[in-house]
Amino acid sequence: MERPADDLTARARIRDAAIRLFGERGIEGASIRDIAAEAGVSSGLVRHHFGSKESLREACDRYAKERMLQIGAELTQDHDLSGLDPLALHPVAFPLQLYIVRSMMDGSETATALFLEGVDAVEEWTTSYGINPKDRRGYAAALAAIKLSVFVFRDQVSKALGEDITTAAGYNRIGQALMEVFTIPLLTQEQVDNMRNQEK
Amino acid sequence: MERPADDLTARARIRDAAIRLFGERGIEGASIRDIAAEAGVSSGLVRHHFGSKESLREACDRYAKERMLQIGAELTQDHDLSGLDPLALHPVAFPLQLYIVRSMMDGSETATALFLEGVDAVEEWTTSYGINPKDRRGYAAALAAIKLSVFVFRDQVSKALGEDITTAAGYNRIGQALMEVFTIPLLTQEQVDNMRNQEK
DNA sequence: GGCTTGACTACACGATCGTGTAGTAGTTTG
DNA sequence: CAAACTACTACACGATCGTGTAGTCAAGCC
Repeated sequence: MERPADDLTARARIRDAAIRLFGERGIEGASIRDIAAEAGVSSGLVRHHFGSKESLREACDRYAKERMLQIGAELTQDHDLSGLDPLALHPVAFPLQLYIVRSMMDGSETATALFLEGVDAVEEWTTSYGINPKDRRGYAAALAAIKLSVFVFRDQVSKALGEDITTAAGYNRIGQALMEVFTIPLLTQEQVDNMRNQEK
Repeated sequence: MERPADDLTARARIRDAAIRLFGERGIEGASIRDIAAEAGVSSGLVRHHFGSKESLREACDRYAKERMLQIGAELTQDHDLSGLDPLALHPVAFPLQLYIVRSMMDGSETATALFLEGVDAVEEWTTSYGINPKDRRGYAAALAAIKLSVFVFRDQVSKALGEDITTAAGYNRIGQALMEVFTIPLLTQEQVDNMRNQEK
């Protein structure tokens, strides 16, 4: 695929613009003409390079997935809590995360596959760290969804905090808060069991 | 506003269809013609009753908010853990939640206000339950986002579990799993502090 | 009876969308 | 040098969108 050295070409600019606009406005909300304007090219060139809007989306999916795995690999070298540290560093990852989340919601197979791989990773992580929930798969799926939640509701969270979480400062703040959720047990296992029986 | 007795009118059917389609496909993804067809009326009638698509959306916002608060009030009578029990019962609430989440993501003020009210509620709840995070506001915002995350990623979670979480059974399963996240501390406060220093 | 009013439909409008076609400029290749 | 190829633009197409207009039909009121 493209090497980083080629990353100033029109094709790369179009792809980056697509990831940014798709992520912000959703797939349907960003037109090819918008993307072309954002990239500073004609709309025909988008078609020339990517064929169709759907193909452009698939190309963005592949690129975003590749980059995220790349960034994830870098993080695991630095930290040992990578499975739980979704918000660590790398502001580069933010637009990628936004795009992937949007792509998931619009039913992309590649993005969904990335989610499933994340669930698998969390599942293995719980095993190796001696965490034994009653429903390990469900637990892993819930954690995977939680990891992405602040990206989805970035505007709402920013408004609640009075601080833009897309900036480095706000990014760290909500990241810390999310970590804190995992440090304070809010319920005992007994309470959960009671609730389960109650609902049945 | 409308009483439940009037709820079989064409106006109510349009509103329900709009909430369902908006929730599933997003605001831009559901056209007025689609909604009209789903409600079994002409597209002109949608305009007759609601004026414009934006007005229809606002009407849906108001109705969904009202209904959710209503359902929330009923839940607090039955349970005492309502602040943490987003998935309890009421399958009626599911399409409403989906709609509200979509409306939030598309920048609705009413839906965002509902989120902020939720953050306030969680914040008060932590205080009264003696939970004292370092960043109470951030903690509450993170919890509020988490509460909604499984709705956003319902398709992905369902695929990961091999079980449709829009059904009662899957609904309960992921709900229990989400509860378990709050019972098992994954990190110590010390670890979080170390991470914070490391990132600064 | 006539007359208003509200629910409802059919149809046409301009705008915007994704896509298709034709063509230009510059580089490469034989 | 000519042919071929690539990057790129301009423009036109059909479809679909939200919206506007005109009109039908039935119920209620004078």
